[in-house]
Amino acid sequence: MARDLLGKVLRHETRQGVSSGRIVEVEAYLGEDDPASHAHRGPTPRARVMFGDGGRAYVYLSYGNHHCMNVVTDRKGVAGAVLIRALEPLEGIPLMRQRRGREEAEDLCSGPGKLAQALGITLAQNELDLGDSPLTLLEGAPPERILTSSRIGISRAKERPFRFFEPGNPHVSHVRQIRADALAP
DNA sequence: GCTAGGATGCTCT
DNA sequence: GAGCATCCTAGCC
Repeated sequence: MARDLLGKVLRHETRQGVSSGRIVEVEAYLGEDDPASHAHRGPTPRARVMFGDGGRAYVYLSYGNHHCMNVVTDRKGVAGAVLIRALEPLEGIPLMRQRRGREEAEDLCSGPGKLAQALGITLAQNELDLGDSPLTLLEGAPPERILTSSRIGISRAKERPFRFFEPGNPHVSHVRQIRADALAP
């Protein structure tokens, strides 16, 4: 499902306006058997949404400063979510610049905390139904190629190849690490 | 160009 | 009370 999300469009309607972007980088987080997943300790209050219906948003606060947004997967009785790590900005770029306090297009949505800020996603959007709410997922142009790497910024289960991205897209985060992964055997 | 380190607050033990 | 699924800046080369 993480691969299938690449190319789709995440769109948020707020009072300030509409902003959207095409998904170019994701990471998969499994359930109780994935020590890097917030779901691995079971359905705690925070992780509860990952044990419910698929197609909803799981938003959490990271390092006290940044929000990160996931799409909950729909595997019967099994927790899981896909972290949206980077977008290619489409609609509402001036609004994104305003929210981010940055001008460069590559600095608007090239990381999970950045894109949440650019689209105005906060804990208020946690558990929203992505098919029927101001925060939606739409069809988009799928990537021609997909590369895989290990996940970024985690301390456990580092070796699992659960990160997927569109190679060459300038909005993908951690470009330096991508090169290193691409060279690895 | 790259690296190190601080900000910051929720979550779970 | 420890541990983060991060971002930004300053400082150095």
